[in-house]
Amino acid sequence: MMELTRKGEYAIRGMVYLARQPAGKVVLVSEVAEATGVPQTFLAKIFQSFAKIGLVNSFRGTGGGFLLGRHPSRITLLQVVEAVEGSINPNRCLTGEGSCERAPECTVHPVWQRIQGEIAAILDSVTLEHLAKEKK
Amino acid sequence: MMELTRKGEYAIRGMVYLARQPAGKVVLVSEVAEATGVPQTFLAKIFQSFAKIGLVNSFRGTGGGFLLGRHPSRITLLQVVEAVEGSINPNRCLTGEGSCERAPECTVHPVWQRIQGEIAAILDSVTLEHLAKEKK
DNA sequence: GTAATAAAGGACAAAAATGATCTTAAAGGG
DNA sequence: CCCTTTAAGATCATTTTTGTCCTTTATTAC
Repeated sequence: MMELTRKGEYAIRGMVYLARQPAGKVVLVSEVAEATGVPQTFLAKIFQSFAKIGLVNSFRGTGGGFLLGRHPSRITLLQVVEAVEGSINPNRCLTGEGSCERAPECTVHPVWQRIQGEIAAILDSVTLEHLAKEKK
Repeated sequence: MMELTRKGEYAIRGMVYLARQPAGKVVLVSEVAEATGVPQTFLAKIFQSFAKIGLVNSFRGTGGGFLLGRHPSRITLLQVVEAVEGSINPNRCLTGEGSCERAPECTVHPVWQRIQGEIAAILDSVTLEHLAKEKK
C-alpha cells in the first residue's frame, strides 16, 4: 500500500538520470529508458508531460532529446512526484470538493492529514541535485 | 499519489464502524456497507480475509455477521492497512528479494525508507478505539 | 428433518493503470 | 528539396484493481 505508482517511480528514475548529466547535455529518451530500466514509450509520455510544465526541455530532430528545465538544485522530489501523480493525498477523504461528505465527523481525517504533511515535507527537502550524487 | 487504495479505505471505514458497536454486538456486512457507503460485496471480501487472520470474527446463519476479533484498543490503523494491502512500501525499490538490482547505488532509497518509517509510526500510533470516538 | 439466513468462495464484468504501436510534426544534414 | 532523426500525439492492447453475481456451506428457527 501507499506505494508510489510506476509512473512516479519511472519519473524519478528518469529525472535523476537527467540530473546526472553534464549541464546542458541533451539525451535521448531511448538512452534514459535503457539506462534506468524503464519502458521507453511510457517514459516518453512522462517526459512529454514534464516538458509542458517546464520540468524538462525537449528538442526534436537530430541531436534532439531531453534535459532538465532548470538546475537540479531547484527541482525537488515533491515537484517530480506531484507533477506525475497530482498532489499528495493518501486518502480520498482529504481531497477538496465534496469527495467526502462524512469529512466533518471523520476521525480518520486528521491522521491522513499528518501523514500527508510528513511525506510532503520529506519529499520537498530532497532535490535532484542531492539524488544525483553517487553514493560512495 | 501515495494514495490509500479503495480496499484500504473501505477496510478502515468498516473496521471503525465495527469499533463503534457495543462490545460483543454482531452486525451484518449489509448494515456496515450501507452505513459506510462501501460496496457490500467488496466489503464482504475484505472482512472475509480479516476473519482468517483474526482481525474480525464471523458467524453464519440467522443472527450472524461480524464483530472485531479483539478489543479496539488492540487494533491499530497500521494493522488494518497492512492486512489489506501488505506491508507499507512506498517504493518498489524497498521491497526485499531482487526487486531492485540497483538498490546499492540508489540514492532515492533512503528517502523512501524515511517516509516508510514515518507513515508506519503514525499509523501504528492510532487504534480503532481512538477512531471510534465521535468528534465533538 | 426442512426452510430461512448469512458468510465463504469462485467465476465473471467493468474500470483504471500500464504499456506498445503507429502516425504526425519539427528539426537537422545532405 | 528530400531524407533521416526524434519528440508529440493518438490509438490500441494488456494487466491490475475494483466491483458484481451466483453457488456452496454453516447456522438458526421451525
